[in-house]
Amino acid sequence: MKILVVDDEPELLEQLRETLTRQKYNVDTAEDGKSALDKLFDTLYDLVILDIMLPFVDGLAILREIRKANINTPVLMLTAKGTVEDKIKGLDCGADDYLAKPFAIAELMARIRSLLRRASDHRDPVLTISDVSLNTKTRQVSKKGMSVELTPKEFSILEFLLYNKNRAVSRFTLAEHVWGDEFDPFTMSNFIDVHIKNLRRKIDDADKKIIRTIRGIGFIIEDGSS
Amino acid sequence: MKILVVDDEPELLEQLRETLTRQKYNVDTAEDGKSALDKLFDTLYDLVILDIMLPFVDGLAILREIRKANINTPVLMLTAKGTVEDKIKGLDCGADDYLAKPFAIAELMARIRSLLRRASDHRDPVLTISDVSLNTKTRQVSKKGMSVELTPKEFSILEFLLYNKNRAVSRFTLAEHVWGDEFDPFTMSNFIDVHIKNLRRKIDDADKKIIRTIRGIGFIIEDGSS
DNA sequence: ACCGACCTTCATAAATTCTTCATGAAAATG
DNA sequence: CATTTTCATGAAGAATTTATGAAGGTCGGT
Repeated sequence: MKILVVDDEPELLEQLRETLTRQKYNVDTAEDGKSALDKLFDTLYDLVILDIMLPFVDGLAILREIRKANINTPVLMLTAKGTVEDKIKGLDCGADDYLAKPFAIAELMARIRSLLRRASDHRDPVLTISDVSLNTKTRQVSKKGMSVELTPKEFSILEFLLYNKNRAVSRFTLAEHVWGDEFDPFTMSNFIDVHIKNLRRKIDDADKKIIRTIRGIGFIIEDGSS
Repeated sequence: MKILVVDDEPELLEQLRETLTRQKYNVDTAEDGKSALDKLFDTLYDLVILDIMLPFVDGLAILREIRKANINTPVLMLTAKGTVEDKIKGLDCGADDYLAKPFAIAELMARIRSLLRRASDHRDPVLTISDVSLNTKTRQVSKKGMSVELTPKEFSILEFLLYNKNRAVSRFTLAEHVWGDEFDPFTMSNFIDVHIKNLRRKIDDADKKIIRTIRGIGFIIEDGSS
């Protein structure tokens, strides 16, 4: 689950990043409206936490902008005070929830879970390809009915590839989603390939590859036809 | 057993929390309608104690809201006076019992027990995994037929893991359910691991682990297959 | 006030996972 | 076919996460 946090207070931002990361969310942050918009247009997030008070481009403007662009990611607004006006404006512009500052972190977390659940409630938690299945809720992976143990990174990679079944996924996109902000796009390292190798050892057959390499691009998981 | 108490009088709230906690219930509290609804949508409670008089969103509105959302948790209404009108309204909206303020704590406790009994009558009170069984009613735990003494926290942890058999439970979720409101999401402490260790010492075999660690996530209790 | 059971914190050990690196194989290039 | 680029892989050290023993703190009961 990928979350973008937009706020201009560095301490709060850091605090949120830490808490969210500890709960295994992939966290990106932005301190101003411009970079927030950049990231929102560039990446598919599952949730955005958006402060209404921002320098230059304020939260409402961002909200309007992304809704206009048909980005329907759930948005949780942070309002400086619990002014009714702000709340109404926010919900009018397409926010899904709001929370007045200052707030208890526990409450924010509850809201986040609630929003994410609402969004993913209708989704099947089980992703499948050939004889391999992955349950996003229980974090169980099995091959031919036998349970397979994946490490956290392996799990995230497989989940993302399955989520994009029949679509080629570049190493860069993969890294962005699995590693989030802490991914250094300039690294020459091949750690992704190493993880793919380890994943393959665990879920690939000898004869038929489940994860196929697309030379020059990245990887893909395809089912039968196509 | 997890109970949510919703009331806007802090003293009463504190008193109830204390009494209920002493009776080994896990207690959450809310002082207003909004946070009550948040918690109800976010967590599965076994019982809700709901004051009818609340600021902003009143008790009846909450009741209607959660029933509409198909949350069938038993609700015990607290009415300011024993007005027949309130009582009828409450029961109409789907309350399971009501009690007029002021009331004797002992009576409230009796009603709670009765409601919980009624609700769990159809449920098997005994949770089992391999040679370990836990009786949610009598709070007794046994291994290979021999009684095992667990501390309250250990009991709650095991109970929650058994309720979520075959599902990975994150440390965070576990903490939220066992510790409820008083859990600080910022703590770096590893007290959960310590409790898990102590639990394992009491119920694990040398050869086969009952509580399995899921690295990067938390813990899981699985039965044979899966 | 003391005791004992329980809970939490802390320091450190152990285990697992992640990343880097070196190298060889495979595919494209021309 | 020689050269370049890209991918696959094993192994090692770094980093992270979990396990554990012990100490200190809290709370109710005597």
